[in-house]
Amino acid sequence: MYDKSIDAKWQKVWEDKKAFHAVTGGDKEKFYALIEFPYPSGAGLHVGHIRAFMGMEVLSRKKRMEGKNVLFPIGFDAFGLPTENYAMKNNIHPRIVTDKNIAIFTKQLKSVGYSFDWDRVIDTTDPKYYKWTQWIFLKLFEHGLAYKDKTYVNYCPKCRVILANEESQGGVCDRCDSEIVQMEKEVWMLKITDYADKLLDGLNEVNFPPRVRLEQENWIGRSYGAEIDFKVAGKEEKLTVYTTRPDTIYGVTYMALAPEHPILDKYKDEIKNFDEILEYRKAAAKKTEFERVELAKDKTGVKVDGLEIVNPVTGKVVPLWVTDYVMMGYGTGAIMAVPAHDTRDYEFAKKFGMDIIQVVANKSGQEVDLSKEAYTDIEEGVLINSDVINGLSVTEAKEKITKYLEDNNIGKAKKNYHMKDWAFARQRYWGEPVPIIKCPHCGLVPLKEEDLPLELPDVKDFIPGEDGESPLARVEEWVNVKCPKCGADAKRETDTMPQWAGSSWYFLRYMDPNNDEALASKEALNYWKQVDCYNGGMEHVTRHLIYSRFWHRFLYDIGVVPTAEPYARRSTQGLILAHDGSKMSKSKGNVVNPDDIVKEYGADTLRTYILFIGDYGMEAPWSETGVKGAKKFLDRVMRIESLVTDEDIDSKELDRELNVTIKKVSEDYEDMKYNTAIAAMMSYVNVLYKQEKVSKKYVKPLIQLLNPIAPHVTEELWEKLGFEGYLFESKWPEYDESKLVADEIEIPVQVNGTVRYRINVPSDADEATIEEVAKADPALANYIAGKEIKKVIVIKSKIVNIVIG
RNA sequence: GCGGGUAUGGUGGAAUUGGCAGACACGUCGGUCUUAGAAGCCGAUGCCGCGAGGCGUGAAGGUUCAAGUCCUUUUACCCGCACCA
Repeated sequence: MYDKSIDAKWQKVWEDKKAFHAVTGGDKEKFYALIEFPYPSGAGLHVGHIRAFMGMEVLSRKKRMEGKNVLFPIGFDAFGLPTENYAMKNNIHPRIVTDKNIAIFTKQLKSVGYSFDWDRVIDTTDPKYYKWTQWIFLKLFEHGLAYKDKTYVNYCPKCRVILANEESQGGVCDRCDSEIVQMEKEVWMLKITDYADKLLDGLNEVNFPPRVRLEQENWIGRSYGAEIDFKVAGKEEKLTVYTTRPDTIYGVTYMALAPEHPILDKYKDEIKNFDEILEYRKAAAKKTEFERVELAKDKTGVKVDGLEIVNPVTGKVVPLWVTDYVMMGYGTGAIMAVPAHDTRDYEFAKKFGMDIIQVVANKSGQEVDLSKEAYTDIEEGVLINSDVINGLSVTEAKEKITKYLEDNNIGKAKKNYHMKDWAFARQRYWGEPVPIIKCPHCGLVPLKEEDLPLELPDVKDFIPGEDGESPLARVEEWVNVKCPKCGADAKRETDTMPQWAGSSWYFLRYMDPNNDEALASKEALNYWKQVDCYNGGMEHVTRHLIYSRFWHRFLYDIGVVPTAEPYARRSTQGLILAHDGSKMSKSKGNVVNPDDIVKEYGADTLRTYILFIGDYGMEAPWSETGVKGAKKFLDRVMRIESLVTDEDIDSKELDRELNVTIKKVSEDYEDMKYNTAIAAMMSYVNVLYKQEKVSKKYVKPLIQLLNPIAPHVTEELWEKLGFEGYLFESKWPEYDESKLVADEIEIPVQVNGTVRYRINVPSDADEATIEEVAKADPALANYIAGKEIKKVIVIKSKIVNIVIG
């Protein structure tokens, strides 16, 4: 039986021996396995964490036994809103809340028996850590990648913070699901768009699952097109638009502006209906993102009375409209409308009675019926109604027109991205202070490196201000400083960094967690280089994963780190659902607490079950009976002891089964197919149980194979059977290729595709022999019944199919 | 709207390049042990059929000696993005 009291016994041994402590340097090959470090919330560890961490846990334990120098660290991503909100509600300082939660997480994680290196624990809220987060910020500032700008930002009224695009996906706040509103505010931004190409192209250098890669590609959203300058009729003023289809320029029948477009303000005196436009602008601003999309079906807009636009290619004058289906945040905030080939332009043109001119046709050059809908199948086709580019293919037309625009200085080829710059500011207390001083004479002045860390002031009142003002703004003795450049009275920046700051580089700090001279020593960075295997959730693909790749590539560009990409391989674990297939949630009360499972069934039961539950990357429902099944298996493993004999009994069957199992399990672990690895070990255990007595040599490798998943049980059994030393120090078993196949194998014989009987042949029998045996079998006569054999297909050591007719 | 994924027994899930569908486990049934129960151990278990046999991987077609796997069409659910110019 697996008695759960052995958990603590072995955990103490590992701790006392520092069994999993990684030392930088040495002759061994290094292996760096990383899990997304947890946010220490008051809710404690979740079964989802267990699954997320187990993948790398198994690989780490296996690699150590294979003789590698393994770095498998743990830490805490502890800045952030939930802690701060809890602190405010209960009037406790977030520092105290954080320390308490970290202590709880640590205890929980240790009770599961993870082989983390507990000497490298990091906490992003520790000034010794965030000194370097601030240092990286200063480097970004120095290189022009951190800037302050007044723009439209996403604001969550409930959390009272500005959110980055990545944190407000779907128009709702990541944290509280409230609808976000657009707000014009001056905030810190990081120029992640400068790295858009590098982030895209870097995906070719790494091994990421296809869906992870695809989501990042879509999020960055690179498109190729052209910027074209249209002239305002009768003026020198240019209106620049972005289009991916410059070839359709002959189909332009009107122009459209985002409501916030600055050209409107510039010519307000000449726009006769400027009041009406202001009204429309106000209405658009009031709509949430959600409403703006939902009401998309019904296009609205206002014609600009007083300005008209000239098509630079055709010279044709077209009207100018303002509409909220054009966004200020993408392209130039202005578009050339081609109703014939764009559904949005089509709807708008129909509603407001504008011309619709087809300019792309299928190969035959036929015009299509445009009375009902736009013709959007224009990836390929031939240009019509387009003067000099008539008859050209879409590709040729794009090239020719772009060249024309460039030659005549009225436009240029242009790449665009959907990704926006990263709004890098939180109007909250519990975050890294931005190390910048605002001087009335010198502007934004960075702190000197030797003045880092800039610590958070110890205050009692950290409730955020009403209109997007940080609580730090009220701490006068902290805010008011002298300018480091000119000595004048100045103020500190009072916004703090978003939660994603600390997690954007933490994997580097693990390499050298106590260094006060640098974020990590050159020696450590050059030794550990890159994370070999990084597991985490899909929800971070367009957040943390993209942010940290950006920071790492920046650090690479300025010579701080030795590799361009931080993670060589990425894997993702599937969600654990409640038993009924719904999502686990606090409000539904269907959350499984890992502590309960550990207490009732032991840590190894939890570990085994959570990996046996299904394909590691797929979601799977929790099942209490499944947990019991895992316990039953571990009990069976422990009871193997009663079968074991010191005698040396050879068994051809066991030789084969054992070697097949070693091969299967070793390979499955590498592919993160833990469920089938466990199934293979279960099968082997079933075979062992069929024996009267089993020699130790058939049990020892099994214990080793199972160790990464069930380390307590296997270490205990290892000791009971009297094997030398500690199991965690033993060498990973290898399989003998020659023992994988039996002398004789059974092959199914199909008649017309249906299996009818089986034959036994030597495992190395060739096709001709197999065919002969199959045909000679008396069972065949039943199926032939006067018909003749037309064909026989033999797949060596697999199958025979006899076609009759 | 666009992009991606999933669908296999009563249940969770296996299945390499197209080569025995249902490994492994849960559940159920039976046996054994026991005064009895629990646990353990052993066995059976896709569906229909007494049987021979037939049917069977969301649905409908197709390719092939052979299809869960490839092709075409289609349905349901899940995830991501979304007036992307």
